[in-house]
Amino acid sequence: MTDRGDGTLPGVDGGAPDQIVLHVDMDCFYAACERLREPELEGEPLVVGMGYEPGDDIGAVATASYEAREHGVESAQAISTALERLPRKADPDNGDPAGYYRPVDLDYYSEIAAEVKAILHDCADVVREVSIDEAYLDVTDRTGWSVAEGFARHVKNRIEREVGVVASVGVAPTLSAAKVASDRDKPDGLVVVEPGEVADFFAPLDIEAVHGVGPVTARELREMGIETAGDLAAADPHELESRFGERGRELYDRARGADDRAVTPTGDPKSLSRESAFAEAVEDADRKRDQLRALAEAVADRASREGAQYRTIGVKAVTPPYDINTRERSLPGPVEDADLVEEIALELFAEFDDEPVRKVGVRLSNLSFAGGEQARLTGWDGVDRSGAEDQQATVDADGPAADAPVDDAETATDEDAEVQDANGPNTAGQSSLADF
DNA sequence: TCTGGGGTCCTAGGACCC
DNA sequence: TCTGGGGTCCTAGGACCC
Repeated sequence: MTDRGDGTLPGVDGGAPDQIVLHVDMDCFYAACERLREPELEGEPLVVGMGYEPGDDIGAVATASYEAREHGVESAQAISTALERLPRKADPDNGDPAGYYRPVDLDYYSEIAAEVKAILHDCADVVREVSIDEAYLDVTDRTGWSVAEGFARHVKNRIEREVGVVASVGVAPTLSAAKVASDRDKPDGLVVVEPGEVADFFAPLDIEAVHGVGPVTARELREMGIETAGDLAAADPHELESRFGERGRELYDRARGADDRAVTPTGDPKSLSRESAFAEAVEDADRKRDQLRALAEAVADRASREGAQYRTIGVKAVTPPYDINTRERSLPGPVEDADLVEEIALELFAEFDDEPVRKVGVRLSNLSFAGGEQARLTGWDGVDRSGAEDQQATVDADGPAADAPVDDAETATDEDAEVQDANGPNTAGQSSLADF
């Protein structure tokens, strides 16, 4: 069975017929937000840390401003390392190389992001929000190649003028090229790659600049003598395929400019999770279980705020040195039951009760949403619908029965969508955009 | 890069079904 | 009664992304 997607189009540039894609990527977004409310931080080295509290030295760098990067501070670095390279300004003792440190405040950043996203939805027919600071826009019907740069500049300017943060924008006929283009001239970049130029645009780039090539794949590719995207485009696709599976084929296609994906609107999330790390590995069972309970409650709460039911509950235990273990269990049908989440999470975690653990997590997946899940394939009106639909009670609707006499020694209990839920569900308007 | 928190998608083996 | 082929679901892990 040859499904059309595979070998048939040889290295032809371009994606869907004459698509014009914008990729909008906010520069140092967390730092930019901090500067919005603390304008004195403008121009100063600024580090935003997660898992970080003011004054301490644990956690990791979420975002470093360009001024901070000059001192060797990098994303994902331990805060302790960052502090060695760039001491805190707050200490009067610290002289020249010194910077400001702030903890991540996602609620605030989400408010700013919502303002940006509103502009994006205003500028495009289809918007796919990829993360809090990044989105793809299909602007095919809003502009043309001869004026695409001006259109992109208009989007950029609106964001800067109306919100006060700076974005880098890439314009291209494919998603993969637009993504890379937005990255080429950061910060404050604007790069246009026209149809027919995609392969040439990719060719000189280091292999790791290609979206989807991480450290592991890059090392393997280099061992094969593939250093640049151009090398990748010239490689033997069958060898790539046998080495990397389907992904190998995909990377090969991307490097040649072949990417026929369309911009599809942001859909419902596939999973929700909460996790947290200990300062050092913990052996005490009670401490771990307490943490797990808190995470179970938090993630169940989030699910109910979002109107999500879940059929699979999972836990994560990171054991030294850094082994990631996951366990999960699926239920006969979707539920919304915080107590059950906690109960199952504790059961699944039991095998780690006596082991040292650095990090624990709880995850809900196999989600279903009250609004029905057809949305993405039906006509799309371009309006953000994320929070608006108030949840109506009945959820099952199209549930495929599933009531067959499941033995259910343990689970089951209440597998219907009972909507009692003590806490007011409220759905305060803002929660709608808080999650991308 | 000894490691934070939140996600996505793919792979592979086993169970189970026809 | 040890033997086909195909499909789906479940679980665990891995790579990658921001």
